[in-house]
Amino acid sequence: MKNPEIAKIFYHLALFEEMKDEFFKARAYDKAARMIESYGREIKDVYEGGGLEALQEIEGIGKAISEKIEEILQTGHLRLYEERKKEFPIDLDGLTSLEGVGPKTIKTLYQKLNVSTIEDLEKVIAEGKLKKLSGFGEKKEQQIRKSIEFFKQGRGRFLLGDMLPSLRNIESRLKRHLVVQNAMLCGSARRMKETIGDADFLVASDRPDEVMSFFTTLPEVTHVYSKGTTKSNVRLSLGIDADLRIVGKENFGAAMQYFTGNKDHNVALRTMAIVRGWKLNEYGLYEGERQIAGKSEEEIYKILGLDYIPPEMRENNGEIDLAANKRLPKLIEYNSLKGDLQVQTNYTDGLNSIEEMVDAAKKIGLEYIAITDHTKSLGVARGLDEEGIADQGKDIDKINKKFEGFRILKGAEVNIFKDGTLDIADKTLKELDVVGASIHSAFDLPKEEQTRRVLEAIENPNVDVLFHPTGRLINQRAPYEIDIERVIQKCRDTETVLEINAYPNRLDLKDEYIRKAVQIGAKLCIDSDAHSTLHFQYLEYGIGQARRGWATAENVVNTLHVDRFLTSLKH
DNA sequence: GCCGTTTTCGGCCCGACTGTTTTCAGTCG
Repeated sequence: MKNPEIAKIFYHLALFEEMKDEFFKARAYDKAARMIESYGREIKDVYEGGGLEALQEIEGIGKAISEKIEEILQTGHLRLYEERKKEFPIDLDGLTSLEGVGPKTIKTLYQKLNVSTIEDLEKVIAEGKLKKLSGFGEKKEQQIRKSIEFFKQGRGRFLLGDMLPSLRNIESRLKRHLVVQNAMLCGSARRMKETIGDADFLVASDRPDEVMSFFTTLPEVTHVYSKGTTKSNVRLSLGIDADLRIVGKENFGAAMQYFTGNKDHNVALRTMAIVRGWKLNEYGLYEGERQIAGKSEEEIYKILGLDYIPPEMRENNGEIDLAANKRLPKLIEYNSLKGDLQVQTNYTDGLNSIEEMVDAAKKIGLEYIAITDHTKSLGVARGLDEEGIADQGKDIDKINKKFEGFRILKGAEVNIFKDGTLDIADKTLKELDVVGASIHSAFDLPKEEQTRRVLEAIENPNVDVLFHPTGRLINQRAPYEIDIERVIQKCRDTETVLEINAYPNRLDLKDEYIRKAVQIGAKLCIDSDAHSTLHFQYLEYGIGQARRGWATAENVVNTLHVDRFLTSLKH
C-alpha cells in the first residue's frame, strides 16, 4: 500500500477519535497521517528495510501506530479501522470536505438523522429536519447548503503556477491601499509549494475595518464565508478560497511567520518557545506579557537561536536542526539562472520562432538557451529527424551571428524507446551541444523494466540531461513506475544532469527527489520547457521547487556562464 | 497515541469567527 492510502486511514482514525472526544489521540493520528503523507520514501520500503523500529524513527510514529502500519502492510487492512467504519458507516471524505462541517457535526448528523453522505445531508435539509436539531438553526442550514453547492462546483488543490500571478496582483493592490502599512501573500504559496489549497493574505494596518471592506468587495470575490474585524474568508472567481488576516505592524513579522507555516514547522517553533519559558503566537514572541520579538520574522528566528529559515524550507523536515547549528544550505537565488536547457520552437510543437524565443529569453536576463525540439518518433509534435536536426543547426548558426552576448545552443529532446535506445542516431547527437532524453511513450511499463529503460538511456554518453524524470502531470497523470533512487544514483555516476522541469503542472523532479539528488551530489538543471515566449516566466517555479529541495547554485548547472556550462557536461 | 534540555507520567500550539449558546461549542488554519 502506498503512503497516501496509509495516511488516509490515519486521517480517518483521527476523525473517529475526535467524534469520541479523544482529542489527544486524534491529534496523534492526525500528525502521523501528515508525516506519512509527506514522507520522502515509501513507508512500505521503510518497514521492509527495518521493521517496526525503522517506522518508529519517524516523528509522530510510536509503538501503537507502527504496529498498525505493520498490520496494514501485512494484511491490507486494519481491524480497528474496519470496526470504526462499522460503528460510523459514513462518507468521511465527502462530508469533511464541506466547509463548516467537522467531526462533531458529522457525528450528530449520523446519530440523530442517520446522515452518512452528502446526498443524505441534502435530503434532510430539504425535509426541514436539519434546522430542528438542537445546536442547529436557520443560519447553520444556510451555511451547509452553500458548502454543498461549492463542493459540487469542485474543489481541490490548485497549481501554484495557475494561481500565483493573480494572487500577487491582489497582494500588490492590498499593498497600495492607503491605510495598509504592509501586505503579503503567505501560506503554501509563499513556500512555493507546487499546489496550494487556499491563499493566505496578511496585512498590517491600524484601520482594519477599511481594509476588510476593501478585501471582501474586491471584484474577484464571489462569496464571503466570514468577515470579522481582523479575519475574513472568501471565495475568489479563480475557484480558490482566500483568507485575509489583519494585524498591527508591530505584529507583522510574527504573523508572517505564523501564516506561512507549515503547521508542523510552527508547532516545532512554538515548542522551542515554551521550553524557554516563552509563548509564540501570531502576534509575537512573549515573555509573560512582554513582547520580545514580533516586528520581523528574522528577529523571531534569531531570538529562538536559529538562523533565518527561508519559507521554501519550512516543512519541519530537519531544517530547524540545521538552523540551530548554523548549517543551513545557501539556497539557489531566484535570479541566478544564466541559461535554459529545454526550449521548443515552431520547428515542432512550439508557438514561436527561434528569434522570438531568444528575444524573450534575453528579456528575462538569460545568456543562452538550448533549442530542444522534439524528435521523429513523436509524431504528434512533428518531431525532427536527423536531417531536420542538421538543417535546424545551420539555421541556428546563422541566427547566432545576429545576437551579441547571447548564445543559442543546438539541442534536441530525444525519445527513449521501450528498450532504452534513442530515436536519433548517435552520430547526429554527437554534434549537438545539449541532448535531453525523455519518455513520451509506454508510460505503464512495470517498474523494473521502466527503470532499466531509463538507466540504459542515461548510459549513452551523448545524453546530457534526463528531461522530466518521472513523467508526472500534477492532478492529471501519476508518475510512471520507476526506481527513482537508482536513476538519481546512475545520473550522478555518469554525470548526467537531472532536470527540474519548471512547467507548472510538471515540476518534475519534485522537491523530495531534488533533496536526494543534492544529498548524493547529482547535478541538476532548471528548465522552463517553454513552448512559447510567455513560458520563460515558469523558471521561477522551477527555482522555487529547487529551493524546496534544498538545492544551492552549485548544484544547478545552468547557473554557470555558457562556456563553463558546456565544459561541465559529460563527455 | 506520542514523547522527554523540568518528565517514562502527564502534558499535548493557540487564537478568530460564527452560530445559537446567555458563557460556549464547533470549525478552521
